[in-house]
Amino acid sequence: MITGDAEVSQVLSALADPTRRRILDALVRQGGSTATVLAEELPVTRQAIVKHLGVLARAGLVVARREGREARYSVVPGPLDATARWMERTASIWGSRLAAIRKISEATDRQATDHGRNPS
Amino acid sequence: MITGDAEVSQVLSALADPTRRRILDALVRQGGSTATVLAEELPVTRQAIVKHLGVLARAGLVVARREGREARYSVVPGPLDATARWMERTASIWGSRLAAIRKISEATDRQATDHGRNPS
DNA sequence: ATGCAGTGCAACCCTGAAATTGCACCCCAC
DNA sequence: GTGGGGTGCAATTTCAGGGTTGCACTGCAT
Repeated sequence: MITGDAEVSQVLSALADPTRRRILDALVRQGGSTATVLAEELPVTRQAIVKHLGVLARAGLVVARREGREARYSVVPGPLDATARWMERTASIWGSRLAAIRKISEATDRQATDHGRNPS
Repeated sequence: MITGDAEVSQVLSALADPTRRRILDALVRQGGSTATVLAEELPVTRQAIVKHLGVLARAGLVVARREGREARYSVVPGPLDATARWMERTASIWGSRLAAIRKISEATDRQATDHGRNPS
């Protein structure tokens, strides 16, 4: 079943946005950061960052933790890893499926072009 | 660099849509198909299918080939495989990065809480 | 207690994506 | 050549997503 559940869907659409990928990148480099700091580095408003972090959090790629008056966000590697494995599995299925199809169509071609003996 | 180039971006956003994943699934199962046939199986119009196929084609996940009066679409496994590897690589980077961060923060904690000898 | 940094919430544009409908075009079959 | 199955193109509608601005709230520091 390639139509993975909503989890995969959320991770994929979260990762599909370039700004969100940059946020994750900065987040990993800095080992966790806040929306305000990220807004200084990226070409968007803090509010935009906050929204993106919300999306990433709903996808499980990020967790928020209050520290005093600031909200520190950190990356959670789990979902990305799981999605990577799902992709790998899917790619493998495609591969074998396509190989099988190729063999069938080869056989069909052989039959259609009437190699071997001729019928009746 | 987690901010992969536009190719990764296209594959991810193409894969982010559930309908598109179902199309790819059906396409693999049937070993190539046409928009009209897919429209019978999926709960959307043929035109919607065509548009989705266009997106998938731009992402390189699918190729179209005319056969007489019909347009047959087939899956191309390459981009998915490449994206899977990119994800794997990224996950690995995250892993090592986060491990390093953890070590640093442990060291910082040790220093902050003043274990070991006391300074001055 | 007051000032200010850091967040959170809400309302608001605007673009683009998903889907539908309608019609014109091409190609095989008869 | 004529009919119908299969595509392709175009206009339209709807709606979620990315982005901004403005303001109210919380909490450390002086």
